[in-house]
Amino acid sequence: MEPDILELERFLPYRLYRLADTVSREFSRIYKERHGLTRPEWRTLSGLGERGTMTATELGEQSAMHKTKVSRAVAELERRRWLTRTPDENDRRVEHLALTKTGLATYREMVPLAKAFEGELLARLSDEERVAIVRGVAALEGALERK
Amino acid sequence: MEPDILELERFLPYRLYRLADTVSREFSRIYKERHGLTRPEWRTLSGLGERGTMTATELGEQSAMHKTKVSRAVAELERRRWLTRTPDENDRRVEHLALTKTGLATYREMVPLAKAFEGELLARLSDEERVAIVRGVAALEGALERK
DNA sequence: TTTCGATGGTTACAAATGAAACCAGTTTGG
DNA sequence: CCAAACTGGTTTCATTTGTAACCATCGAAA
Repeated sequence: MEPDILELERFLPYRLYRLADTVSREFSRIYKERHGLTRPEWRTLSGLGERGTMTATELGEQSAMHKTKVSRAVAELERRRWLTRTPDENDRRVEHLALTKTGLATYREMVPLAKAFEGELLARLSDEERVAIVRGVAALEGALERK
Repeated sequence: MEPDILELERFLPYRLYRLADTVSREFSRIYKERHGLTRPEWRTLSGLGERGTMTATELGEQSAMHKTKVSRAVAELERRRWLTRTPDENDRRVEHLALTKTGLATYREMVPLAKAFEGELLARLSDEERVAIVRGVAALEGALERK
């Protein structure tokens, strides 16, 4: 364990990134192959499916996306007629976004697939390992938030 | 807990990605601000600093990068004269990469910063939480490998 | 009210990325 | 020996991304 050497394999930021990248890449096949969605588009669909109605800003907060990603994802889903925008009564800068029937149908089709994916991933771990990853992730999330 | 709803906040692929993204973004400030490096460039520097000499293919495996990323990162570090290529004796397709004195000096400068970053992140967790994240990440890595 | 700083959201531009084609050079099988 | 398949690595092209500038609109303060 040389002090002046960094072992990438043990370096947490690297391991986290590689892990997330691998998982996300595999999962993305589900929405990419089936519907040609990008990740921001999937998150938009997912966020609106879950919450019903949100503004672009709220969507960005809920799904950790930069406003430009949100803007472009929303534009594309609108083009597909999977969502609609309704202008806010009081503030004309704001639009309320909601899924259309078609968008909602797609969302409903994806949810079980997403859950199955997560389930199969976790199924490969032991009970203690499952507890560990969930606990550890939550702890890091907390640490970063209150930073 | 509606069965036909996916809660993004609890969905492991999303949480992992967001976590890795946040951590990686913060860490990247260290090498971006100091030396204007991209992530692939940083990983190349780090990989060669750790191992001494590698081919581009080995580097890609060690640091989980697509070959095009490796190619471009190597080209840039070579341009800065932080690494050199030595043609292989037996196989003329292969080049052995190694850091120059300057490259190595930069690497040595970065190592303590990287370790400090990781240390400060982990320091915000309790002992059990630290164990949990390390254990959980290792478990998921294993699960994905043997898939 | 007018002005000025924030805020919601879009757009323009440059840089980073991924897929696939590509160019050696190398190995294998006939 | 030679063609075909393969491998290490680079390049091209289209897509995605991030930053910053931008265009409304809004709210607060003068």
